[in-house]
Amino acid sequence: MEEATDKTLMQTWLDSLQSSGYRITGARRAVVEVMAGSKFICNPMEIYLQAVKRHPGLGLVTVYRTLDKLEELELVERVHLSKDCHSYIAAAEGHQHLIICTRCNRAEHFSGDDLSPLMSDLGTNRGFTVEDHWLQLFGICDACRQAAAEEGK
Amino acid sequence: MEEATDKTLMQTWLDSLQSSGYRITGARRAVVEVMAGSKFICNPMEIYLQAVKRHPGLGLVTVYRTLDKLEELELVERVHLSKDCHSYIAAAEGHQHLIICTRCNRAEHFSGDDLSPLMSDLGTNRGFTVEDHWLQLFGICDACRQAAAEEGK
DNA sequence: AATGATAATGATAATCATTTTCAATTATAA
DNA sequence: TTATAATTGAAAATGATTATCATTATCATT
Repeated sequence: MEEATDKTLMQTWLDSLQSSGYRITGARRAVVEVMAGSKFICNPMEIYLQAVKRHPGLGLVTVYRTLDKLEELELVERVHLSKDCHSYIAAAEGHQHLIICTRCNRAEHFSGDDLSPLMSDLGTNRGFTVEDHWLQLFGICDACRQAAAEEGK
Repeated sequence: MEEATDKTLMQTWLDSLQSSGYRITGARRAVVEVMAGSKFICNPMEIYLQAVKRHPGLGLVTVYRTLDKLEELELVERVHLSKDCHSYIAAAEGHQHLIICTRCNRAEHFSGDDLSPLMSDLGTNRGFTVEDHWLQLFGICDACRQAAAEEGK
């Protein structure tokens, strides 16, 4: 579940926080490092458990507060699952969709810009003026499929 | 926000509850009547406020419990919005998608069976085996568009 | 219609994730 | 280095949901 940290993305996020008037603190660094480096969706407690290793003394409350700011700056986005609706992932540029592995929670963005006309049509047929659409795919990622195949042998 | 009750659907739900071994009570009747008759997504408190008119003395707790059973029987389904993830709507037959009016919360189902191959492709391109997809459209319904046009005059 | 086993109810208390409060600490500009 | 204002973490508060439990109501059986 550990990921190599993407230094560049992390620095981008810190710059974004700073240029919005927020201060850079150890606590925020730790949360940013976890979120910018993760390919997996994670909830506040999971983020806290990762981040507190990097910044001992970190409080769960600060994780919530930092997530609020990162969400406000559109650096992270909330992910909705059928049960848990309080997980987060690094946001994508512009309007993208998510595909989520139901085994390991890995998530990847993909753009479906070509879907917009189709979505408009689907709405128009029902008398709706479509303003937005929300699409998520669920499945098994490569790594999990291979792991399952190994076990099956 | 009030709707004429669809007697037939309501009876279907009551039959379904009964044939699953659940008893038919006044409290359940009231919740079923509200949910089976509503074209709008609604959360437990909204359901309670409607249902308590039909069954005075109804407790909010019973609304939660009844919703659990209706969800278990796939008669209602949970609706996820960006903020509120605890609203419900009468379920559709089979795999369908929702289009939701962002003004009045009216929701309609539509089938997008023809979308499945597209979804699979989108996933395969990223090394995922797609098992399921979620699609929701957001927009303005006919009624709200006309109401807005009236006001604009 | 009456009975009785037991499912269901509603009031209350408990739980748990999230928010708020607040005094102490820390980042940043001057 | 200093001033100041944002940030922090601990603790308390909040609010939605769930569990408990004595009472009530349903419904198959009589």
